[in-house]
Amino acid sequence: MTQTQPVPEPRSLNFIEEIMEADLASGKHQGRIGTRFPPEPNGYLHIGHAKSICINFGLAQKYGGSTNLRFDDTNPVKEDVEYVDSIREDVEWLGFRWAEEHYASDYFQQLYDYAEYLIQAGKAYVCDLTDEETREYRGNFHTPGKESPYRSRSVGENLDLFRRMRAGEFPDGARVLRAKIDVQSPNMNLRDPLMYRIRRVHHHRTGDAWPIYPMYDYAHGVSDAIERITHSICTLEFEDHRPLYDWFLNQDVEGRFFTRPLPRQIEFARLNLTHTVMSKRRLLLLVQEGHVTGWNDPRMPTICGLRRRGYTPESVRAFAERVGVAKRDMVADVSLLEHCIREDLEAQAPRAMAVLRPLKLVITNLTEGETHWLELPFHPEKTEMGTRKVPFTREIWIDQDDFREEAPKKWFRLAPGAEVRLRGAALVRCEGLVKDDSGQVVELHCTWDPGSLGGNAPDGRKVKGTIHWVSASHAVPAEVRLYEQLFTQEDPMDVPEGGDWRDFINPHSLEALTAQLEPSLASAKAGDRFQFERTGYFSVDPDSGSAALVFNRTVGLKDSWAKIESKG
RNA sequence: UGGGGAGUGGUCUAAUGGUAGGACAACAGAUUCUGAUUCUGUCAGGUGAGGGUUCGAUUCCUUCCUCCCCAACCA
Repeated sequence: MTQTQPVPEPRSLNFIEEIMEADLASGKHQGRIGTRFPPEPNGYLHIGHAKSICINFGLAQKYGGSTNLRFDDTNPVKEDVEYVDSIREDVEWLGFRWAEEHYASDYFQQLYDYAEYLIQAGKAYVCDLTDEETREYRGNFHTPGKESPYRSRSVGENLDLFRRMRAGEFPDGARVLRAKIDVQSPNMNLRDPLMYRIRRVHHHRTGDAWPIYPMYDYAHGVSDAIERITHSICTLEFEDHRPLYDWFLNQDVEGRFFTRPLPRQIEFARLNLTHTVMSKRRLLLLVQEGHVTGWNDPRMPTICGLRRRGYTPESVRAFAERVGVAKRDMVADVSLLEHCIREDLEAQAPRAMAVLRPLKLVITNLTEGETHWLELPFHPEKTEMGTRKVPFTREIWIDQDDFREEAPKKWFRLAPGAEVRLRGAALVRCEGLVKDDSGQVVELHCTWDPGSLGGNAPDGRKVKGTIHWVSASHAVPAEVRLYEQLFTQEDPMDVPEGGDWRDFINPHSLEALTAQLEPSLASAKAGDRFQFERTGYFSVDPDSGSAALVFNRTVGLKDSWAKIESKG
């Protein structure tokens, strides 16, 4: 027999890989690839950043290069150390290690020196216009800008003024340093952009050493060049900043500041996800207005939220890989993310039984006090994962969802007169039920077939349904949090006139239940992941104490019965 | 109305002048001690529209249309 070898079709290259491979082939950077992930420490990372992280680190890894983590901390009024720790943690959790950790603030002196150089070259000037005046002079899409009256200051005066700005002689906002490019440019970014502003605020790294702070467009490219980044990957909205990125670096005509070849900025489409919002501002509003419990609420698309929800780093990386890299605006379907975590957990997660909405079931012909200890596998296919002991007794809990007093058609589960298998245990038939005063079914009376202990009938008869259960006397109560999409609408930003995106917040995005768990789960630790058979994947919330276990539902199992039923 | 980008099934993404392919979703069936998983099959786009070049166009040219980004001393 000849084995047909599955030919692994190599994935075609995305446009960034094509650029990198071309550069590698031409020897542009002596065959070196250097990228960086440049978060501003002013918020928590979300899954959109995860995509960027995977691209930057993943590509460098693929081509034997390295990636730096660089905090873009040029605006101390918005930034805080609180965020740098969480950012580090999130990148590491995703499974990436940076070659070097830097801060744009590490380069403040070099940035300053280069700025003086630009002034001396007549490429930058100190401008005294107020911010409103500056805006006015800049013009708009329809009208070209006007030159600032300060544009023609002498080099000597500019240098003197800039040094005094640096010395802290002027109040906040009194003057700025501007690049002298072209106030009439159709590209607004080139209309003499600001390089420095005066801000006498404490910086989380440099303290009070600097009363002036560089702007992003100036600092970013220079930082890249200093670190000898080869490919500076960012999102689409920076596309028309690229001429400016190049301009700043190209002014080093004598090559005194930067090693050539200079880094190249490449833009890709940021990730959007259905049923959620992604902007820092809106995420912050969700937190501030109490729609969620915090940045790491399991419903948030933040990395810490996904982590707490029970997502694995592998699944997030797989997702980033599958959504691809391109330049068209895109909105990925959450179902793809869910597919990725199910795929990972299906293979990894040990199985256990947990009854989410308990309904008492009494096996009338099973002797009270009689306990059958069953040994059930942690994984149906992976025997190497071992087994756990599960007690089977007269009184058990089953899920309310698994009983119907009046069985609809195609109902495989329990109903009066129906026989089902208790997973891993035995066959039981429903012989009677007990209702409370309101008519609610509160207890089921069943008989079991003792010959079916272990799960199969001695006469080989088949039952269509298998349900999960937990011995009542051994059950461990726990809080279980069921999550749904945070927004009911695919695109929460698609609001009708007079509406608000918050109108689409799903009122049922969190449902907390007291569940009954099989005893093997009692020793579960924060972060442990399980498949609760027939219901979904769950992980232990860090809120869990030894006294009270808390589980988060990461994602439900696919539910084809729900589909059948919803179709009638 | 200036400038910069982008248009391929419901959603992502390939095909770089030669049969429009894959993933997710959806649908149908088989297997199953999880209505899960797995497996099989189906579905659906003639590539935003028109024109042109070509034996042949998603790919080249052209006109048009639609969508996104830019007028912070934010990044």
